[in-house]
Amino acid sequence: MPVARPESSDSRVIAHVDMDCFYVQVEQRKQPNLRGQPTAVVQYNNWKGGGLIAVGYEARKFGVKRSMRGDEAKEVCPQIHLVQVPVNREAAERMLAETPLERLEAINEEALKSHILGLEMDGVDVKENVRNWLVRPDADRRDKLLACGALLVAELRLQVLEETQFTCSAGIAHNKVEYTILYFISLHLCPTENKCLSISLFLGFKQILAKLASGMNKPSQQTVVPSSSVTKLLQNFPIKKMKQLGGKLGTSIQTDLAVETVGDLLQFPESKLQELYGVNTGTWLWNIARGISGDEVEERLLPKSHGAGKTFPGCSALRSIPAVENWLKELSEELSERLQSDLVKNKRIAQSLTVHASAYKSSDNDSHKKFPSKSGPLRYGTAKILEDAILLFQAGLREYLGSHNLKTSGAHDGWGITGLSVSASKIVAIPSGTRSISNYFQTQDNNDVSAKETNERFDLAGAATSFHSESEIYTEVHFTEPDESPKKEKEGSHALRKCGLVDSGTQTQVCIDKQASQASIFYETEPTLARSMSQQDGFAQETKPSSSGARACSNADYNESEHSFHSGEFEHNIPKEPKTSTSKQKGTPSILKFFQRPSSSTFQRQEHPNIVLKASPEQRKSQAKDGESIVTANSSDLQLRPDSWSYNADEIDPAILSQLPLDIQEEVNAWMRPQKRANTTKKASNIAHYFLPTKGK
DNA sequence: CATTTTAGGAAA
DNA sequence: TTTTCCTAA
Repeated sequence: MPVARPESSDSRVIAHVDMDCFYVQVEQRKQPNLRGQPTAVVQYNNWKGGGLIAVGYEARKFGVKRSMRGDEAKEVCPQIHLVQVPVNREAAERMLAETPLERLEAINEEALKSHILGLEMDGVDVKENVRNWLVRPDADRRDKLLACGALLVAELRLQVLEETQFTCSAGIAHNKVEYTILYFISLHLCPTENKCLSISLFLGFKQILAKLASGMNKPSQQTVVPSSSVTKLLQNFPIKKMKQLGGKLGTSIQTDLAVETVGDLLQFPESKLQELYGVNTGTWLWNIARGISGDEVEERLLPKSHGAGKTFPGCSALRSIPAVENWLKELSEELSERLQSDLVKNKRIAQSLTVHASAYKSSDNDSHKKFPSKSGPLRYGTAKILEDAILLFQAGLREYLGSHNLKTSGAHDGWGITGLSVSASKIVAIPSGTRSISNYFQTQDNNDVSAKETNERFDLAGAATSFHSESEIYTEVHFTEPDESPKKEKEGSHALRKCGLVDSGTQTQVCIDKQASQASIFYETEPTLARSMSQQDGFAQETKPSSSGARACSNADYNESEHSFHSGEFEHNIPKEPKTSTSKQKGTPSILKFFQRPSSSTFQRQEHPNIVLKASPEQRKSQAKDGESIVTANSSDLQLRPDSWSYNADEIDPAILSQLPLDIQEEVNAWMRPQKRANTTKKASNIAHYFLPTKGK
C-alpha cells in the first residue's frame, strides 16, 4: 500500500522525462524507413503474432494497444509494421538455416583472415583456403555452424572497430565461447539494458504531478503544472490513471465510494478514507486527491535486483523435473551473466537468491494454487547459482505438493510449472579490499572442477581485482586467499542450509561491513575493451579451433521449448552515433551547465569524459526543428554520470579522505592512478559503454 | 490459465 | 528475515 509522506516545506521543481514508445524508437532508428509509419514492436513469442511491448503513436491512432497480440493489431491496423525483437544467441543457427553457405559469393575479407586451427596450409592462397573451408558443402553441421559464427563475428568486429576504433580478437568454438560472442552483443543490447538506459533518462518518476504531466502530452512535448492548475487538473482525472491506483486499490475505491475521478474524492474526509483503507493508505489517498505528495525523487540509477524468468503458458507447462532443471539452467546462466556484468561495471554484489515459480495441478481442478517462493544466500558462479536454484525449487515443490496432499517422488503426477524465475537481490556495493570480496567466491571441493568453472573463478577473481586496474585483468589475478576469519565455511557444505534445505551444521554468514560499504566511494572507469575474447592469438584476429580440437558441446537440449527462448528478445541495435564528440557544444546554448554539480568549477571537462553531459547532433537537430530547447542527454553520458554516488578522485576532499579507513584510502588512490593514465591516452567514444569489459572465455 | 518480463515497495 | 502481494512499464 502506498504510504503518505509529508510534503517538504521547500517548494520543489521536479521533472519527469519519459521516452516515447522507446522500443519503437529504437527500431525506427535502426530502420529509418519506419519513421512516420504505424509501428509496433513484438516480443519473440510467435503465438498469435507475438505480444506487443511498444506501440508507436501512428499506430495508436488506429486503436492499437500494448497488450494486444500482433494478430489483433493487424486487425485494427492492417498496414502496421510489426518489428520482432531480434534474438541473438542463436544467430549462427539461424544463419545456417537461412543461408546456404556454399552459395555465398561475397565473403567478408575479415572472415577470410580467420585462423582455422588444424587446417592445412599447403602453399596455396591462404584466404582462398579459408574461403573453401568456410563454404565447403560437405562440412558437417557443427563445422557449418562455426563457419556462420566466423562470418557473423567478422562483421561484429568490423562494426566494433568502426564505432569505437578499438580492435578486438575473438574465438569461435563449440563450447561456451560460441555464444559468448553473441552474449557480448546481448549483454549490452538486451532489453534490460535498454530499460536501464531509459531509466537513466528519468529525472524522477515518482512525483505524481510530474508523472501526470509527462503523460498528458505525448509524444515529444512537455507540460508544466502550476499549482494553481492542480485542482482543475485533477477534477476530472480518472482515479485509475493515478500512479498506484491502476490496480485493485483503484478499482475498490471506485466501487466502494462510487467515484470516478480524483475530484470526486475531495468530499471524503481523511478519517473516512483511513477507515476504509487503513491509516497510511487513507492519508496518502486524501493527499493525492489534492495533488500533495512528499515522495522524494529517487536518485538511484542502478537496479536493486536482477531477475530472469519465463512463463510456460498452456500446454507449454513444464511437467518434469529435468525440464524444470533445464530451464533453471538457462535462467541461472542469464542471471549469472547479469550479476557478472553488475559486478564488473558497478562493483556490486548480490547476496540473496530467490526462486519463484507458479504451478498448477491437474488432479485438483481447483487449479492454480500458489507455489511458494524460496530464497537463500547467493553464491557466485553459474554452476552454483543453478545448484542452489534447483534446491530452492525442490524445496518449493515439496511444500507445494505436500500442501496439496500429493505424493510425489518420481512420477510427475498431475503438476505442471507455468512460470519460473530466478532472481538476485540484496545488492550491496563491494566492500573495500579484495579480501572481503573473496569471501563471496569461496570455492568448494574442486577435485572435478570443469574447465568452465575454472574459467569462472578466474573471471571472478579477475573482476575482484579489476577495479584496481581495468586494463590489467589478466595480469593481476589473485585466487581466493585462505581466510583466517571464522566466517569461512567448511568446504563442501552448502550455503543453503540457512533456509533448511540442507541439514544444518554451524551457521555461517558472510558479513559485509556496513560502515565500510557506506563509506565506499565509486567512480566509473572509462569504458574499455580491455578484455578481448581471445587471448590466444594476438591482436585483431579470430581464432577457431577445428571441430576435432573442440570440446564436445554438452547441451542436452531435451526441452521442447528450447528454441522459443534462449534468453529471448535481445535488442540488436548498434547505435550509429556520429563521431562528433568535438562539436558537442556547438549550436547549443548551454543550459547543460545547470546540470553539473556546483563544485564543478574545479574540474576539467576534457580530463573527465566520464562525467561529460552532452547532446548529440541528432538531438540538437530535433531541437532546432521543434523550435524548443529541450535538454536531452545522451543516455550513455547520463549513465556514466551518476553524480549522487560517484566522485571524481581529484574532487575528493583530502581531509575527508584521510578520515576514512586506511584500506579505503588505498583503494581510492589506486583508482586515481589508472584514470589519470587513461586520460592521457584515450578519449571515450560515444557508444563505448556498450563495450564495457565482459565475461570472456 | 496464452499479455511477458522485469523491478520496486510494503504488508503479512 | 522471508514470503506474499500489489503495482507499473
